[in-house]
Amino acid sequence: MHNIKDIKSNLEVFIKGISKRNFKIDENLLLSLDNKNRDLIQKKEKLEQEKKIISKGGDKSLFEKSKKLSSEIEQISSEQLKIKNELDSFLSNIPNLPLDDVPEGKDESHNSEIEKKGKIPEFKFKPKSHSELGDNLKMIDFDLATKTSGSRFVFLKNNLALLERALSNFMIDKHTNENGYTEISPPLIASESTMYGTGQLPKFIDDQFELKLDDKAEKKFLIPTAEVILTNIVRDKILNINELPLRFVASTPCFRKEAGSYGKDTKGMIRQHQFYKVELVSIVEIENCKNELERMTNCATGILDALELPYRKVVLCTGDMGFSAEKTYDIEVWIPSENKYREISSCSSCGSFQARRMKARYKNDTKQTLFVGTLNGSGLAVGRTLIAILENYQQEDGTIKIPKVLIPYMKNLDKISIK
RNA sequence: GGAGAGAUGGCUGAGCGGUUGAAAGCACCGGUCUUGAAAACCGGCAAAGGGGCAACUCUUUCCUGGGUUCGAAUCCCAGUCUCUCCGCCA
Repeated sequence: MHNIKDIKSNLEVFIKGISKRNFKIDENLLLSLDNKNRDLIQKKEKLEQEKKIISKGGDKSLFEKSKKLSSEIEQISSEQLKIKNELDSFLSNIPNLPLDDVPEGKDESHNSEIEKKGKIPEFKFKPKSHSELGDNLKMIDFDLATKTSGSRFVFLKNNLALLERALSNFMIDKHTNENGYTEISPPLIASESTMYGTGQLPKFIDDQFELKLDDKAEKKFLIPTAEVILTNIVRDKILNINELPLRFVASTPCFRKEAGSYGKDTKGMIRQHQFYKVELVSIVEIENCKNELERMTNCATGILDALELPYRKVVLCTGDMGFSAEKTYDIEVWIPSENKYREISSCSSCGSFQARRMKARYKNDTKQTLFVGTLNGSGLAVGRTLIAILENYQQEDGTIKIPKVLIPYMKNLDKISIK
């Protein structure tokens, strides 16, 4: 969420910035809401002061007047609150401003590739898709998932279930041992205010699985990504500067409705309602966001390097970035059956955008209270990594070679084959 | 599920109708002392919002939302969360 003061102090730059994201605001409405708000605050405070003086003075003859003041204050307050809410909902629906070095563009076609790594495998045969491979191995079962749960779910069985678990473990070990992240096993259900903090709400409620509890209780949601929970660890906190940076990693299932993507990626397990993802979250001093984003992205690509999977790194253009992001790198892994790269990780710096929503702050050297910077990235999406391994490591006989680094995590198997 | 207890600043914790934005301790920061450090002593130390070029000043905030009162951290109601005991159960 943006700060109205910052917006006003440089309105033109702000409007230009968000217009890069194809976002327009009614600036007159915004300014008039702000004016009304401040006007009402001043009126209210004047009356409050008057009232305070009376009640401290103890002059009984003025008590009647004080009563009158109370009702006036109440009236102005409720009016002010209404305006304030309007203002807040206006502001909380505006996306983050892109950093200057983010390429401008409308959609994903304007993203720009900045690095390509790894050798694309050459097959002497026509490479099969992961679903075909898994089906042949009898280790992927979509029909069964349809029966038990519906579309966009999957059963992994046997050594592919093991592979999924191995991947999670391998990634977490690497991030904790080599990259300085602290492992977290978080709740998979988030409260409404938590979802608001990272920007999933109010705008993207349709993408979330909402849980039906008691009618009275606060709404709860299945997390769409561990980012939500991990980032909210610092909500409503004022951290000491020497506690930063904080780096968290968690492997969790993620739940997404994928509303609006009907008919897209319906085959295979590219796009599921539920999938495992190893998530990285960093909480840093605000001026360190840029460096941390590079660092985090390298942690993510480090996994692909270790797994010897070919990938490319892309910087998202202004039109393709997520709501809360100021800059995003996507990492795309090579998918042989589709003959193209597919997203396997997305690393974003959110600057202080989420921190303002969450009231996550720190005191710097000069005792100033500042909003922290938050970053999140997948390190990596486990389901898609599994797909990439199946397809890139497939052999002509339908077996799957296991990447060297994973063998210890796979009961020392060096390939997956029908028993 | 049954019975109790509680929620106060970065933390611990006092206050239970007015001079309390809130004692005290710890932590933290500055100073004195010291060759240096520690100890001791002195001083400082909440956040958000409004007004002001600024010095500064005003308002709000003691879990949340209502209520009583001229006045609420303190009383009443509802909710959320935490803890203890009993029951049940991965």
